[in-house]
Order: sequence, then C-alpha cells, then structure tokens
Amino acid sequence: MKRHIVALLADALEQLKRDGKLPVDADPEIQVERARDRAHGDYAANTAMMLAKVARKPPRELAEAIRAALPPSPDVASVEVAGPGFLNFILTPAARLASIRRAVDEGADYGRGKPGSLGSALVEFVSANPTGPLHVGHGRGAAFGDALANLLEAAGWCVHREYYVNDAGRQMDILALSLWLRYLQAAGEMVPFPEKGYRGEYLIEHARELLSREPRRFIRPAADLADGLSADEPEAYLDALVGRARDALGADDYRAVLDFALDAILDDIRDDLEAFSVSFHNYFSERDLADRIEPAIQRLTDAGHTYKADGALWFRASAFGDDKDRVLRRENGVTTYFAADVAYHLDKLERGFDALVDVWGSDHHGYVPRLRAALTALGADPKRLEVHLVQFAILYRGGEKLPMSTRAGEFVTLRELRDEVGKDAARFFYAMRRAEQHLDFDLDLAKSQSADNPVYYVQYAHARIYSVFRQLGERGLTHDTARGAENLHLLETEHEEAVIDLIGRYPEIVEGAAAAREPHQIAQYLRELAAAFHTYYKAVPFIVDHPALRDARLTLITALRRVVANGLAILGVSAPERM
RNA sequence: GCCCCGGUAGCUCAGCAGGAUAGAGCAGCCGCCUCCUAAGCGGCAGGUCGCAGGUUCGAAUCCUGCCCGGGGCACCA
Repeated sequence: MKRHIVALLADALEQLKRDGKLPVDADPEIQVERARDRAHGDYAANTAMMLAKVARKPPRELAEAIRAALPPSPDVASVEVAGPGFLNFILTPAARLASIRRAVDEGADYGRGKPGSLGSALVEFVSANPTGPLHVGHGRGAAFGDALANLLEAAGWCVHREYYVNDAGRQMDILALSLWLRYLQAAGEMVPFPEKGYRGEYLIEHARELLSREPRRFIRPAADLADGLSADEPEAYLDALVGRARDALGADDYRAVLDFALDAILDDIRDDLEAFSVSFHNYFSERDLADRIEPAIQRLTDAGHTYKADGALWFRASAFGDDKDRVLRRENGVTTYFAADVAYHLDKLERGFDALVDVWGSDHHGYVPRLRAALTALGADPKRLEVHLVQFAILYRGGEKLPMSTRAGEFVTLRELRDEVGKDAARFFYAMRRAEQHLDFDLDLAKSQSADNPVYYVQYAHARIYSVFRQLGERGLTHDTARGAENLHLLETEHEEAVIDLIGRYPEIVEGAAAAREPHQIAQYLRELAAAFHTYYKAVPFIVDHPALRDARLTLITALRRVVANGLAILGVSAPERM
C-alpha cells in the first residue's frame, strides 16, 4: 500500500512537471509514512514541503496542486492537505479491511515476505566460550540473535544460524587442568586449586561425574604438582601447571579429560539454549578450522598485506582502517585467535552467503575494524559483514553491582534467570530493549516485577481471544467465518478502527524492523496491539445477538490473534491458549 | 589520550534515514467486576528531550564542542 501511494505521488509529480508547475529537475525522494495520529488519515507524505523551495511556492499551495494531479485510485478514498503542507491519504474501507482477510487467510504467513527474496544470511550469535554455563549476558545475545534471525527470516531472508565454538587454544587447556584438579579433589587427593583456574561449582559436578565413570584412569600422584612453581605470576603459574598436567596424564588421557570437559559444558549450553527456545543449524568448531588457518594467512600474504616483525607475522590492518597492525602468527609459531577468525569468516564467505551477520558482546567492538580490514584485504565487499553489538546487562542485586567472571565462577546463569522469571518473560524482557542500549538489570526488581512483565500483557491478549471462542462454544454458537469475512464493513467503532489499523501495519513493521535489524520494534508493536485489544475487549462485546456483526467481530479478533502469535513467534515467546 | 554506546517523566525505556500537540510500562492518586478471564479497563498528575552553538520552513532526531555514565583499546579468547 505504501508503495502504491508512492507511485501515485510520482505520477502526480510527473504531471506537474509536464504542466510546467514544477522544475523538471525536481526529483525528491518521495517519503510516505503511516500517519502517527489517526486524525491524519492512514498515510502521510511530506513531498510538498520538501519541494516548496525548488518550486518557489508555499508548501500548502504546492500540496494542493499535487493533490489535484494525483491519479484516481480504487484504494484511496480521499486526500487532504493539512498542517504545514502534509498530504494525508485516507484509504477506502475496503482497502483497510483487506489486511484483515489476509491475516485470517494467510495465518502464520501473514506479514512474512517471500522466502529467500531478500537473499541469504548467516547469523552467528552466542558463540560463548565453552568454559562454563551461559550467564545472563549471553542470554541477551541469545535472545537478540535468535529474534533477529527469526525476524530476518520473516522478512524474506534465507537464514542460517551458527554458533562458533572456541574449542581450541589456551582456555581449553585451563579448562582441562581445572577439571582434572577437581577430579583429583573428588577422589580425595589434596591438591591446591589455582587462583586463575575455572573455579565454578559446575566443574566440581562435572568432575564427580567423570570420577564415577572413570574412578581410576586419571588418578596421578599430584601432591608435588605445584612444587617449585611460583604463584607470583598467576598466568605463568597456570601455564606451568597445564604443562605438568599434560606430562602427568600423557597426551591421550590429557586429551580425554579435555574432551570430557568440553562435551559436558557444550551439552549443558545446548540444553540451556534449547530451553530458551534458541536453536542453531550448526555449531562450528574452531578445531575444524585448523587446516584452513594457514591458507587464509597465505592469501593475505599473497595479496601483499602481511610482514614479519619481532619474530611474528603481522597483518597490515592499518592500511584498511584499523588503528594498528595485528599479529597473525606469534613469535612462538602459534597462530592467534584473530587468524582463526579470519579463516572462519573467509569460510563463511565461501559458503556463499549474501550477508554475514555477527552478534557480539559490545566488549568486542574494538575487534570489528580488524576483521573488516581482513575481509577487505581478501577482496570481499566489507559491507557483507555486519556486526551487531549487544551491550552486556550490568547486574545489580540489592543495589550492589555483581561481579561477572567466568573463571571465578561468580555469575548469575541464564538457567537461574529462566528458573526465576520464566523463559517467555526473560525472552520478552531482553527483546524489548534495543541491543546497544545499556541495561541496568536489577535482579531483585526484575524478579519482583515478573508479574508485571509486559509479556503477560501481550500473551493475555492472545489467551483472552481463545477464551472468547471457548465462551462462544459454551453458549452453543459457532463462528461462521464466511459470514464474518463478508460483514467486516460493520466494524465501525473507534476501537475497531484502531485494531484494524494496527493489523494492517504489521507487514510494514516486520519489514522495517528487519531492515533496521531491530527486533525490539516487534515487541513495542505487540504492546501497542495488545493495548488496543484490551481496550476494545472492555468496551465492545464480541458475542452479540446480531449474527453478522458477531461473526465480523470474531473474524477481526481471529486476525488479531494471528498477528499476536506471529509477532511473539519472532521473539521466541509462546502464545498460550489460556492463562 | 583514542574508539564505541548511552544521557528523554520519580524509575526502566520507546520515539532518532528531521515533520503536525514528545509516548509506554512501573511507581503515585481517583474510579471500574450482577457483563466474553480484573494477568484487565478508564481518568488525573508527572518533561527547559545532559549543556551550548550550528544547519533547516521545521531538530529529541542531523553537525560541532563540552559535561556526565558505561565499555573497549593484547603476540587473551
């Protein structure tokens, strides 16, 4: 409809140019938007005000001229000039009601774009290091990433969801060491636990599990494990302990411990995400990248963008907009995380996605320029990579800021949040806010307010509609959908106008939210829609004696129920039939 | 020091590819269940949109500077 009105305006401007009332080179971008106020009609255009200067005419006079030049349309009932020179379009009732029929007929597809019509996107999100359970910061990334993926899919993208598993490198060694030490402790050995190890309770539990499966296999004399090591340099101390653990266990058993720890934690993360209604097509292992890192580095070298200095191999990132150059291969020959990430994104590009959508924690923002630089250096269009930064929630409990450290094991887990406020409330709560918005997350408040959470408000609208139909059955009546569809013109209270208007907007909301990559627009819209419904519900009885009017109202709330369900599905929130 | 994000009602936040009177929820106050779920509805009150300039017919929205808050600036991942 919006495009239709733009086309009408374009025709009118051409007509005015032919009549010499407008300079031929006047070629404004025609902006049509939904009127914010229903008194301003359905759609509004500011075209006359934008053209007033070049046309050297007062905006209202110009608006009048455009109005007169508009070709007739079966969908437009009238056009008014208003305010400083707006053109307000009022649709015919039939045009306005068309969306109600579509919502009923198309059901779950209402508001969705043609599948794949916008291209293909790889959405990478969460990608939390597999060293411990997900915490509430990851929860925000999961909720945002999943909603964004759903949203893009709804708008017409073909979406692939991926979780990048950092299962290589030093942190895995520290994890293996930490698990092994807990295992020895569980077996009754007196071994000290390093300050910088992963201290979380979860590892103690995983260690007990390992001990019950393998009561003897990983036992080693460990009393002297730390002998002669200085703990003054905690990180170096940790690395030394890792070395001794590897020696004590031997390569095979060391690897077995590491894999056990990794599998246990990844399984836990997967279960957690599933319960959070988040799923992935693929968990991409950093280890599987092993043989692709050197070729990626080679490609950068072949293109002349690397050099050696201080014994390391550097990427000339500063030539592509980054602050400084970045190391690809360290002095000790080990490639960096960055090198792996370049290989990973090169792999994504080679898989042929039109858009690489990365959802990262905002603490990684300094990392964006170097990755973009690398892709540019490799000859890719840097615009294919878009990175969305999600601010971590800063947690407060009892007015105190909570420390968040995976290694120290001090964090509120996503699971705890879910147990406390429920999956739907947590998902909606996260989805309501813009991702880059800082979030003071007062746990006491969030938990105490759970009954006031707007998610219930929206879900209740859905459940209430089901309730109306249950009531209908109890009164021995049925909904004649054909009669309802034929009698939508009977819906003329102001409350019905408002609901019809909002349902008609839904496809535009999806399109706009997807284009802006802002799932929170869906949440905002749903609150508005639910509010319009609850007001309508209170003011107007649906189950009335007049059959045609009754069926028309039931058709309208059926359409509304569909839109609520479709919108909630994008946010990963359930649409209950009763509450 | 440099970079990113934010500063809108008492609180938490929408609104920001400029547009017609700045919105919502919560908290506060006043009302509403012989009526399809009161997890609801109606109403009242609450704002120099951080500050100062600039661009524009028009600025919460764009530009510049400053102030305040958060985060980031690794041969960690």
